[in-house]
Amino acid sequence: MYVEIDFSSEEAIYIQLRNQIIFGIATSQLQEGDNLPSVRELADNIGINMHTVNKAYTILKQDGYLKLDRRKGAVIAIDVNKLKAIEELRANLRCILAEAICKNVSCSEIHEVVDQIFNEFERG
Amino acid sequence: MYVEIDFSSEEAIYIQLRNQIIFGIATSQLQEGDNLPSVRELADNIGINMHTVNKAYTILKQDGYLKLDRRKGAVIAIDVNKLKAIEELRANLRCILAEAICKNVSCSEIHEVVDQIFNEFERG
DNA sequence: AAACTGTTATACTTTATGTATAACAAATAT
DNA sequence: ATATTTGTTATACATAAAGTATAACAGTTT
Repeated sequence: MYVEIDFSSEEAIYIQLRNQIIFGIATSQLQEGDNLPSVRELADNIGINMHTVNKAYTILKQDGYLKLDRRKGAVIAIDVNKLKAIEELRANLRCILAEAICKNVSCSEIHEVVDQIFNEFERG
Repeated sequence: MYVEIDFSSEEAIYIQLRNQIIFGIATSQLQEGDNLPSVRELADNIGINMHTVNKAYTILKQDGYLKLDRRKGAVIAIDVNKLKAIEELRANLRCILAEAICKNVSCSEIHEVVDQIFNEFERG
């Protein structure tokens, strides 16, 4: 899996990294049990500091996407808490849909975009 | 419309303020042509600095939710650019749906949440 | 023993956020 | 006319967040 960081972005590097790994999982490029590079290797690879990678990994661990093991390094391990996931989804969607509604985007148009994104992810 | 700021939140005050005004518009509590309090008045009201309110208003203006007039102050004025709105929606949804998909939330479950939120907004 | 894991600690720079005063220009109200 | 109120801009400061840079520790693997 390739990681691309936009250094001119306002989004923090560790957030970009976190999101790209989540994208990798959503598109099945990363699967349960897969190893990620070590914090030092990935930091070197991208050209950033080890602590920035470590921060991304730590957050991914807290959010239930990774397990960090001294033996195996960072391993994809999804902790599926569906109720919690749906409540987080709801909170995030509220903000985004509010903006869309202000701009007169209809409910069916939103559903359409949701389906399109879903298809993107399924194709990888 | 009431504004409630959570000072212990990690979310910047001007972002919280921006979002609450967008929520107000989405729920029709704020409508085209309505006046918002002046930057100084609202700042005093909430108990924050004038510049923080000004930053929120400036962003809302840039994003096409407000017009700022020396005569009338801050007035709700939606600049509906639907294509742009849908592309922004798509970009935002990608991140959020990726997380949901990782947690095995199904497409129909997402649609369900979308409908629920839509109904919330319509009822005000 | 050597090299590699995540992890933690410390120190520093840069940027973002929020506050505090102050002033300007245009519009409104008295 | 004068005073007040509007958004707007500028400057300065304090605090927090983000990122970098070394260094070290404790297990694991080779």
